[in-house]
Amino acid sequence: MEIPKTYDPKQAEQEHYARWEEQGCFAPEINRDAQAPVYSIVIPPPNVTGSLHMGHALQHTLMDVLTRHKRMCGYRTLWLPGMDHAGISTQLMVSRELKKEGLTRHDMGREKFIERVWKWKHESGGQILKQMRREGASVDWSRERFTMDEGLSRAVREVFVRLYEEGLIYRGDRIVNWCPNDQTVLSDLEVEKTPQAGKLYYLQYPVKTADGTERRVTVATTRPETMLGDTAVAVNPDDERYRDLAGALVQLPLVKREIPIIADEYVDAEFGTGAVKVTPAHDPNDYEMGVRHDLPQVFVIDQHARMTEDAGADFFGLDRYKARELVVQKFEELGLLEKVVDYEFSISKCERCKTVIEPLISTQWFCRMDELRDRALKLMQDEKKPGFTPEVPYRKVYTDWLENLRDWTISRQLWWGHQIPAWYTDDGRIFVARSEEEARTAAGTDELKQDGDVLDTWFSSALWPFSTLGWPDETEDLKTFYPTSVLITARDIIFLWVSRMVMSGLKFIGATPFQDVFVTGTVLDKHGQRMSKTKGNGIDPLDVFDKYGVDATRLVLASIGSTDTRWNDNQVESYRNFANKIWNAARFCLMNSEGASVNADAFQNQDEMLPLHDRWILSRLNKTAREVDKALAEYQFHEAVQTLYHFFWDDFCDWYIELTKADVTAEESKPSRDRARSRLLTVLEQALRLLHPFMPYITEELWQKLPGVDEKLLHPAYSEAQPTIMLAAYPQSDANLIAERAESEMSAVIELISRVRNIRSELNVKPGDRVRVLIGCADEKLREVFAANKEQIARLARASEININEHLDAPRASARAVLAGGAEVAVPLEGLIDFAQERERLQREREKLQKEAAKLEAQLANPQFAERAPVEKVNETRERLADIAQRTSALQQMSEALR
RNA sequence: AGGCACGUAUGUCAACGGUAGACGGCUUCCCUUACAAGGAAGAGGUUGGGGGUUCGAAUCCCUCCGUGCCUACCA
Repeated sequence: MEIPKTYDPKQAEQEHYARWEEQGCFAPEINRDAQAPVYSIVIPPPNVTGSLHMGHALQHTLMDVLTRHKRMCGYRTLWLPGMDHAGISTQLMVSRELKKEGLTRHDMGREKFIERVWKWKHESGGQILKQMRREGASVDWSRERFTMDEGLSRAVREVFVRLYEEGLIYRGDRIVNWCPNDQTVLSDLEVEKTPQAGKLYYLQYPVKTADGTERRVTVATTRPETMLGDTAVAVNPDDERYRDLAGALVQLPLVKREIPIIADEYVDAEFGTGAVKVTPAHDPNDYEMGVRHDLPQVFVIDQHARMTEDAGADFFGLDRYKARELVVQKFEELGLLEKVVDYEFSISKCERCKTVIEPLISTQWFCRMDELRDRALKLMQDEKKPGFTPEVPYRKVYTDWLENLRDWTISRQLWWGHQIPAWYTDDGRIFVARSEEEARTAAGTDELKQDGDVLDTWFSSALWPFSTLGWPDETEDLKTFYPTSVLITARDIIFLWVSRMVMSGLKFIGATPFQDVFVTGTVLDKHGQRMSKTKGNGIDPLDVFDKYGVDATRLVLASIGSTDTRWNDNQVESYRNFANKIWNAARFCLMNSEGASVNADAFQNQDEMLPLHDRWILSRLNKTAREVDKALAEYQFHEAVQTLYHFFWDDFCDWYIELTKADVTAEESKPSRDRARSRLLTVLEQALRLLHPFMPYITEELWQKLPGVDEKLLHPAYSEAQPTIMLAAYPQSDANLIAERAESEMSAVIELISRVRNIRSELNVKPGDRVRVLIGCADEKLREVFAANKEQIARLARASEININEHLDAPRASARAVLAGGAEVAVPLEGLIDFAQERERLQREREKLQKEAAKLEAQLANPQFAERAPVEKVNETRERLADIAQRTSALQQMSEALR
């Protein structure tokens, strides 16, 4: 079999995915075990407008690792893909296209515009789904969903109607965040605050005093133009300076209106002048104050952020910023502008288009959150669900936010989205219904007009874990896969999405939508900056795939897990090298596979005991399986990757292959050779399975090449499927094969070889030169171990002969070393030894040991250590000290032998 | 303004109260017949500073310095 020397990821990434998909490997139906446990994940639906970025790649990798792992463990596994209709983004995207054609959506009309959006979606939406295939994501495409699908839309209407009927959804006038550019309301979560250098204007309002004396009250504001809509001036009730003014009136300049001075706790006496202008129609806090004091609302700014007629003839039609200049100018002319100071404050902008938000009062639909919130909080309190990883800080972040939750503005003045299922009669009655027909019946008339607004995109996202499974119908899928096992997501949507899914899941299904929530870290650029389109510092996962391969990239992403990490190509390179190592290890096994095959019995049917290296690798393999299982159960992806990396590279490649090489590469076909070959192949095959969830492509590519792989290796749940590693049984740790004794014996052999190599390297012995190795060892068992592995030790240490005795008996001109446990080793090197130098080398080693011994002695000398530390710890310390003492004295003797 | 994290080898990160490690980089030697994307050996850390709790602290507490993030907003 001819296999190239270097692994070419592109070639392996070409065919397997399509084959897996065709054979239905991703769908839960592939599992024929009716009793199989269930594992399910719904993808956080990416925006239909989006394309793949590192954050997605990170999430998808983690979801795929978990899904593939559970699938190989025999679970009925579903990872459900899909997309979000992304109301504002998508509407903006299509509007921009129209603009190029000189059109606006209003020119087209609602129906035509929506048709156009669907057309755009079919033609160029969902790039990200194609890219996901490249990632190797094992999602069930047969269950792909879109939030605007008919089924999901039905769920949205159902939820809306039920919440409305219970009085949790209501329509009302409130102050909201208005985007003058997108012409829609936004929730608090869709608004971003950015710091801004601005000005604070001090305006004077004349007070109408009883005795006619002149007095002014100064208010400070960042938005002078809103003064045209002032309906009060507020002061703190405890503020001595204004005590006598409570209840007085002020004459609002520029506007012929008298407004009261009111007292309200909200006002901070320390800030500015301690007096605040109150504009209930254009500021959220003022709005609240207005409600408390029953103040009139004067609307002076309209939906396009221009001044209204009520702002007065001088201002009518002016842009808000123009109006600001003019107000300031007029105050100055009137001598009422006290001062203007530089002032830095935060300004609210539309998350999408970055336009400055205008708080406006308008009629919107709202959802009361108290009841929904309380259920979610109770679930967390009683059952600690969902379980967050990392628990700190996310559990607290989640509960704190829920505790301070306010009503949710759910309507949006957009066309693209779920139109609100509310119909109006000409005389102003409202009918909320699941369909227009239902509304007509209820209204007793056909003359109905549907509410023109759509729902916040997150309204449908909140239903995702059950709407995708067929709710409100009681489908088989819903029964089987809800609640899902885990949600993997980025931290910025814990509020927008995670909490809302929990609330709606509890309300409508009566169970948490997911058992666990894993919150990923953020992939930063090399300067620690967030990757973003505007900064242009993003790294395209597809470029990384092209350069280093998907599997290597997945290992890096899995290692990132929940930590914020600066992206570094070096890491990918290192895992690319690992992939190449796997490739070449397999290549070696295959080049020496004649007469052998992967065979579950390769290590069995032996009358005599297995050789040490075989018992050792089985032990290592089973420990690795155990540790990987544990790490994945705890979402410690990094841990799992490290464990696999070191098992494969250190244990399997560096030692097992080398230890078996002589047997495996024997020219002549004989049972011992073929047995060794089969064992090697069998261990490799198990290792590939362990690696598969992390590195799906290379493992499949190699697995298919191994002799003896067939349907027998598949997990019983998939016995009827075509052989593929992704349906092979994930190796389960067998406690009987974990052999601590074999591991410690092997450690001694490895240490011996390493010490000899160390001596060779430090004394510049040529790699080709053979040396004699003399061993002195008082421990009979250990002598037997060395003796049994003599040939391998000789080969790996490049020794011409190995002499093992109870006591070390070496020529004076030898380099020496002491092993853990007290065995001594000497390498006679006549002519190469500088005695003084050699003594120094031993001396250095002794100093190192003594330093450590001093620490341990101090510890033991402390009576409280023996008293309070656990017994095992104390014993362990004693043993370590004894070992060091033994080695130190051996080194001492060695030094003396050199005199 | 409050809240929460983080600071470990030159870089990116582990270590979760019990001997501070990995990968990359660096130095020396080797193209040894799976792999130079490799092999062997090595250098490099008073865990940001200071204090405390503990038999024992990178880990827990306090404080200072530095860096991020989140929430709320002060007109």
